[in-house]
Amino acid sequence: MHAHPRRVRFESSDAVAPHQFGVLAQLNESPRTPRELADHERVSAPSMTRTVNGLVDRGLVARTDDPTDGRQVIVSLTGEGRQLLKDIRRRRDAWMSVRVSRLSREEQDVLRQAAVILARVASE
Amino acid sequence: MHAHPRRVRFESSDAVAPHQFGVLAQLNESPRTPRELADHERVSAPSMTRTVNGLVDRGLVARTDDPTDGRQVIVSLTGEGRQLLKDIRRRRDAWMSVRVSRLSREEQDVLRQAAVILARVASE
DNA sequence: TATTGTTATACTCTATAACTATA
DNA sequence: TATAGTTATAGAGTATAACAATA
Repeated sequence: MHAHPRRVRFESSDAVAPHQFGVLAQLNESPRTPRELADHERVSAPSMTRTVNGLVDRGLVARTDDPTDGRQVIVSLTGEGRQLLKDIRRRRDAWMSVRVSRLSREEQDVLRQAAVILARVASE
Repeated sequence: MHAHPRRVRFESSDAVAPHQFGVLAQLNESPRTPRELADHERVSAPSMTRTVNGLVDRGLVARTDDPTDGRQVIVSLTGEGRQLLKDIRRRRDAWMSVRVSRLSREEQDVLRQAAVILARVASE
């Protein structure tokens, strides 16, 4: 509480479970209500309450009251949560980059084209 | 217990969880010990005990004693388990076939090539 | 002693039902 | 009444530790 705030992040575990990562990624787009988070992740409201609680306890997200509707709360990323998401993505990208970089240019093109096709199929 | 045995299968739920499907698929290759199943699925031995119990309860697999090593047991598919696995795969293939069949010949080629590349990357 | 498998126990994520507060 | 969120409770998956039986 008195010195190197970055040490805290680097010393703590960066691990987040898949369902937590999904919430962080959503909140990186914009703040959301628990209802919106639950619908997007296709889990029940109580499950999302639990997930959000865990992220709040870790200081990665924060709850604030909706100023216009007293029933709702707004969940948003903290600076720490945003930084953690960024770190995780950087690490994942690095992991994949190494493997893709070993492929030939033609192979990389095939993967790029396949990604486009699969994205279209998945959205049907 | 007196007539249409197939009715039983068609009336019962075909749903199997992913970790159960993995075990059925392994056993379709050949019978295995719980130890082998656990190692392959990368779960602990007690978890595999539980999974096998569930499959035994549903009549999809059976335990038999190893004749040469009294410590080991052998888990194998029942006829019902083999048939269920076959049905699930047929349904999955049908689902994917419909989507792939809507693609052009070129797009299908791209996916085939990508699958080969990704399989190689994944096995590195 | 080492190995195989199970039982005991606990933690996490999931769900549905019931409850509170607000619209 | 309907909606948003939480709490209560239970089910299914995971794990580690401890145990029994056998090699």
